[in-house]
Amino acid sequence: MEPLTQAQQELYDWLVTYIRENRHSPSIRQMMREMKLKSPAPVHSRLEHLRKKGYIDWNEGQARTIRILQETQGVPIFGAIAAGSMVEAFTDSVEHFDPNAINFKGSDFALRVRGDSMIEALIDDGDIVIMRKVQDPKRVRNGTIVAARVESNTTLKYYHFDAGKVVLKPANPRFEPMEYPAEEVSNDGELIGVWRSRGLG
Amino acid sequence: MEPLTQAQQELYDWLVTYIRENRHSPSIRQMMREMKLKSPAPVHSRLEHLRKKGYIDWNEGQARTIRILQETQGVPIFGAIAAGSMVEAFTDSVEHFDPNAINFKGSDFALRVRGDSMIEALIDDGDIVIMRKVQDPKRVRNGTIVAARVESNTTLKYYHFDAGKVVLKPANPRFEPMEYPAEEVSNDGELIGVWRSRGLG
DNA sequence: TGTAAATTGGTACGGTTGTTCTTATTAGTG
DNA sequence: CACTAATAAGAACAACCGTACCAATTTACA
Repeated sequence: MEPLTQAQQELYDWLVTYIRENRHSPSIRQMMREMKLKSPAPVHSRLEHLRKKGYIDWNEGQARTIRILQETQGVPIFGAIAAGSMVEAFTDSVEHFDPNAINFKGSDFALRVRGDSMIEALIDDGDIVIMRKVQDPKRVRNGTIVAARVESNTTLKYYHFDAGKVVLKPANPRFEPMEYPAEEVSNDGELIGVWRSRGLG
Repeated sequence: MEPLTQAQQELYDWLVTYIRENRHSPSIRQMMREMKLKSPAPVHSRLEHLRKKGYIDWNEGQARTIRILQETQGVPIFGAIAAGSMVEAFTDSVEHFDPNAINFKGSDFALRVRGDSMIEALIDDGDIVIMRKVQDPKRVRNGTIVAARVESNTTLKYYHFDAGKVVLKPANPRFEPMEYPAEEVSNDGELIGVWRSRGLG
């Protein structure tokens, strides 16, 4: 993707945010005020450049029809990063992490985690876990992380089933596994994703 | 939700589809043609009813700013879940985890993690870390997780700065902290989010 | 340092667009 | 059937808005 000048980048960034927040494009004079310009011409000029470089498009002559192209409204993945030793570098070719393209089903749901009993499964207090509803509780494999309900209390644990008994196992040595007759435990969902945010909404 | 008349429903259905496909609202005269009407007035009337009943809203006087309300993108958050002991249950009231609404800046980027040197920071091999470009490297606080570059090799580590030296500290006892003169290290970004997917795209 | 590209301000034109008003017709409801 | 709400057509207004043109200035870059 062709790089942007500072002025173009400034407009583009604001545009992406505005459209995401307002669900419609601003008008050129709105952008003019926002960029602290005194004429619509420079905005139009920036927009032409953004279009020529493939960042946006709009319906000629129609008000507020700017679209952000790059259908991935997500975040570019620059490559792999070493968390072991220093071996890998940024690459140019760009994969994309697109939060919007994640294949959530309509019945998926999320829970905010309280407590640290799953800390060794790398799930922290405050994380949001994405759960998928379990169709057939009998087909949940042992070792899966599930939202298990016992008497209307729900908890996030490793799931183990054996001989009519269900063991709910925390990932923290400070907590003990708990064992129940299978009929007392219902699986509300199994874990399909974890989102942790630091300094974001 | 208050029911719609046939004419209102017809317009609403078309509107939802159009906005989803075109990423912007149509103009009233567009809707007029589509509804095979010969005046903008009846469209305006239908829109007023749709707004009164809570289906849509728009910015008065501004072109093409109609928003579809009550469409829930993303995944509902049913409440908090205990990862400690079993205390909290599902709630009815629904917060929303909307991956699309996360406030990414245009300059944010992502990296796929290789290796487990950050395992104790709950960042696993294969995770995707979302990074935000560092404006002023001097204002990065010690203890922040950063993507640090040393001689075109990039690595994910805790950042510590003291007396002209930068210490890059892994979160894994099997690895040793590394120390460099500050001028040899550049901060490509600091961590703002982590996404881990299990059995998803 | 010199040249092209980008940015900016100013102004203006004309189509687009939301809105309003009036009047007439149709649909919904008891 | 009677009455109200909704729908429709037509016309018109004023603000909104994309676009174009010109000249001046700044920035990018070789």
